[in-house]
Amino acid sequence: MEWNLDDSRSIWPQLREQIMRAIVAGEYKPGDAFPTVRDLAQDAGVNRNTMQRAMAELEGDGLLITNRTSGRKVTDDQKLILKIKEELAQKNIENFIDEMQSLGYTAEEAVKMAERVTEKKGVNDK
Amino acid sequence: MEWNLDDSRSIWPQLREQIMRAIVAGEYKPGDAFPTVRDLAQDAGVNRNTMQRAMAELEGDGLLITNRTSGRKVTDDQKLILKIKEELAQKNIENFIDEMQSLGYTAEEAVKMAERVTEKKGVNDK
Amino acid sequence: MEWNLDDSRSIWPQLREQIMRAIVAGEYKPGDAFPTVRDLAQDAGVNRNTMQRAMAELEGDGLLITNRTSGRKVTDDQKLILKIKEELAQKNIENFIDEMQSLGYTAEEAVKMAERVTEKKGVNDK
Amino acid sequence: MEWNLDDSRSIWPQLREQIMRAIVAGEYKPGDAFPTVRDLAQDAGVNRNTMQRAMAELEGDGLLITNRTSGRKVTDDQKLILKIKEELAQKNIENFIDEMQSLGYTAEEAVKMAERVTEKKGVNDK
DNA sequence: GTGGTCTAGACCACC
DNA sequence: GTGGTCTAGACCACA
Repeated sequence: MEWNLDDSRSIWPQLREQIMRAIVAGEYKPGDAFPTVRDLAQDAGVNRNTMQRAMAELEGDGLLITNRTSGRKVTDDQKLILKIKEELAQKNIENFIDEMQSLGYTAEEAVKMAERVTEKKGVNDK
Repeated sequence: MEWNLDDSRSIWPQLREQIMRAIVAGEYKPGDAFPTVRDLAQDAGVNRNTMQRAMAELEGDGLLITNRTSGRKVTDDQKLILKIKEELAQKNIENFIDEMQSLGYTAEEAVKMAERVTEKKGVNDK
Repeated sequence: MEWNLDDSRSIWPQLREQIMRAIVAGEYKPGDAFPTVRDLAQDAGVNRNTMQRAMAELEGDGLLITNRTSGRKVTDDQKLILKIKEELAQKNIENFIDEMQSLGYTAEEAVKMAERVTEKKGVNDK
Repeated sequence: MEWNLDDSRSIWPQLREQIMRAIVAGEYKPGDAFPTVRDLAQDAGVNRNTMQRAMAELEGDGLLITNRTSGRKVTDDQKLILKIKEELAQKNIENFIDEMQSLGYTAEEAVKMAERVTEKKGVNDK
């Protein structure tokens, strides 16, 4: 997993968001075993406690299930995963349009500009 | 001006961003006189030092000009304003698409979903 | 037997308490043969060592007797069972009243509220 | 405030519960300023981080309001406080009756025994 | 001074 | 080995 941490915000919410995205994107499948806190922490280059905090939040979100002795797994609840995915998408879209409007564009302009960008650059690779 | 501050990040960059957006959106016109730090700080509910920091950054960006005798004003450089506006728009768009991709959508899907949202809800009002 | 285990405390004391309650409630009769550690552990979904620890404590309490040849049985000492039952009841009552007082109720109010609950809901079934 | 910590459970939930009880019992009034994390931690004899965790949970419960620079205060929402108080009382009562039933008493017997205890000992002092 | 976060290192219970 | 917790000590942003 690729980590992308921004010094200007707290780390644990960023870990939470990025893991959440990885799960809803299917990078970790429903029911799959999940890496240990220690491993993830090392991978992300953060302290174990920091990663632990993110995992605890994700458990609160219902995305991870903890078995105190045998590790964690991704929830089996595919409906929940889909629901969260759609909520995140919705928020992203609204946020995008809001920000474009705050720059002085209309929603239609914003969408058209995004369209042009995807067409030109073929941003869908990667 | 409407302030929207998030406790989980430093305040001054948020002030800077929001004022920057207000300028490029034309809420403050090129050459216009700018409110005092004192007034803005009170309006935003932040400490004067914090607002001062944001203003200093905006001067560094070239958007605000301090005139020792007559206070602050918005730059006359319309080209600069336009350039910043387009850069911000570009960043917003790329950021939007990146995040949608991290959720598992393609860039095309992302744009289509945004299109649908603007059509349905008539989000173009403000 | 129904097990009700709470991850946030050590497991063996909970096993001990719940078996103890089952014995004083008469679910296991004085002198009766007792299930094997293996079976109980499987039933409760815990490790055998954990259940073993609970059994050892219950022997220390005098409630269980190990007979090298014939396995474990519940004690014949009905007086002991009754004494423990009354002690547990006493502790429960005191604990209940203490907690209600810590919420700001008097002991009388606490009892009255409990009375109302039992009357309304007919909680005496099980 | 009197702290009563039990080694066999995690500390932070106990801190949370005890502070919660103090608030619903009116020991801290709605709208009142709340002691600093540092002071409370020292008073309870725990690390600042541990107390911080408890405070964060209480903020999540809506009982405490945090102002990042000027400290915390108890919520003004008296209805919320009352609601939580009643929920806690309800849980206490149900828990009490459940435990008495698990010992082999009926709900009525449980209530009567509690009644007798309060009458005899005048437990309402303290 | 306030709250918030992060790290490093330790210990625990369970398997 | 796993997850969970606690401590001690440090740093940051804000007022």
